[in-house]
Amino acid sequence: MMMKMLLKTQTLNLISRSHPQRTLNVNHLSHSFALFTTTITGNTKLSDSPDPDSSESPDIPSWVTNQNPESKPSEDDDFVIPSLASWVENHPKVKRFAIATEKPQTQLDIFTQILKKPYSSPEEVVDTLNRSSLSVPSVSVNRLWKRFHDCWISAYGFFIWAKEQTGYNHDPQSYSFMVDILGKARKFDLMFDLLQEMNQLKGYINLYTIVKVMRRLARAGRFSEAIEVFRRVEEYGIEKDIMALNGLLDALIKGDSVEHAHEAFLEFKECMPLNSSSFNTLIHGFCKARKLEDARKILKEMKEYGCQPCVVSYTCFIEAYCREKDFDNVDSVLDEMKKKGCTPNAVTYTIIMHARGKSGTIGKALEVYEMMKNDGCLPDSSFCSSLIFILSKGGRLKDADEIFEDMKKQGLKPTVLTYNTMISLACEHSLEEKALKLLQRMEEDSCKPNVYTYKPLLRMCCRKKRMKVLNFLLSHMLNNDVSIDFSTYCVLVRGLCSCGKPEQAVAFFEEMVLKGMIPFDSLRKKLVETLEKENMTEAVEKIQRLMSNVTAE
DNA sequence: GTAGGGTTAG
Repeated sequence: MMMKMLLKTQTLNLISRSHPQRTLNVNHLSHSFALFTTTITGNTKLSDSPDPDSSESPDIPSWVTNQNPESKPSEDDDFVIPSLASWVENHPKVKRFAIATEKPQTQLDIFTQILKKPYSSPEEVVDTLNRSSLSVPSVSVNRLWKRFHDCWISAYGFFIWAKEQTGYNHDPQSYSFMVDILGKARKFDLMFDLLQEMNQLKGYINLYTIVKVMRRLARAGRFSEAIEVFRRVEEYGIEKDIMALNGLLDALIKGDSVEHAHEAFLEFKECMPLNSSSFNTLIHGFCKARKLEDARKILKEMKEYGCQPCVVSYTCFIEAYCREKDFDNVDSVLDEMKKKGCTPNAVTYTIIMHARGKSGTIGKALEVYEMMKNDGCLPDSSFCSSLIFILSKGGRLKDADEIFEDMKKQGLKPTVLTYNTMISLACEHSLEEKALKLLQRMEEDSCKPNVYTYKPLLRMCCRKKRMKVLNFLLSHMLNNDVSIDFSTYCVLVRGLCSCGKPEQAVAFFEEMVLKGMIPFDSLRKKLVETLEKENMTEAVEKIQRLMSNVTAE
């Protein structure tokens, strides 16, 4: 009862203190405070409530509520839910995707089909392309880099082949993409060769290229080499300035070595004037590594140097305390900030609200939102995504939906993170129609999906045995230049094993191995067990051959 | 790209 009263008061406060413009309308969010109180008592059920728009969208099936009990899973489970299958088939967008995958029509499709095949070396790709009598596609090269960013053999083979074609030269952006692809695949010798080649072309290397190189090296744990690139940065025609140093520090910290970042800082700090980013980057690094004493030392040094600590500096400390669930110290930092006239911003509040929500106290999380409004700080899209996430994790799907719908009204554009949050939550609760409609809205909003958009959808399709939708999603991914990553392959292989599609599971497993990914042993076991159960001896042998090649390398 | 991203089902 006490809790109810508290929440009631809190909700009313949230409503009365809301900003007139661009703030979330919490009143609208919950219709009334009733929702907040009913959820706390557990009376609000998660349900795929009838969508108010559904009557206006005849092309969206009512297959959640309108399932035909007689439509038992057939041999071809593409038609488990006939209305869904027909929606997917007849949807104009799906038709377009289907055409794109069945009959290659554009140059991009033709190249994609060729490059998708497994190759053992870039030379093999070059040979294949040489025999094809194709010419370099005029406009889609950038999309090819995106599609094959984690498939260095295909990308590099195409790169070499295209370079050899008369009348074609790669632009600096293509070189930069290729450098990054090689770095990601840890083909550092090739990456450095290409960097040399760019250097000879004059004007092809910019700071962005160098930062990418340092970042890839640092990610691979090659910290000294990353520092060496910075040391010799002028040989690449790049100024050894504070921008470059900050890039190095950030790369080393993203590669999880604040120690190397600190070493580099000590080595180069006398060579150029520092700025607050240099200090903040180091503070962040030490906070991330849970070395708060070191972070405090940098803060002190920052002041002595004449740089005023700012909202970013303090937010790093707040994040560190949030990670420890030390909310007393979070409050102390907030007080200190306010005393110094440094106003917390949406990032600061997002971090605190998220941490409060994750530690299971939604009431406290909403108090943060209230505090934020009192301080005159406006929520942004990332803040809303976090709020949606926190509310949904607490079982308040309807409130989360309201926040999502309110964003646009408040002039906030949902980002890919917002959509991913919404889609993944819909998928978790098996709200299939809702999840697919969100994907559709994303397209209408021109919001580019990423691999995290598709992963929960694909998982849900496997769980619910929606093969037609699965294929639709795979085409959709391809069309949006989103390639399947390691963990998504795992989801697909595991999911397809579980839903009685061993052939497809084998195909994806093979594809991931040929892309150079090394699957977990548990995944291989699951696949082999499934195949043995189905007496698919040849497939088992194929998997074993595939894996013996991997371990032999 | 100075700080906010909620992986992997069983």
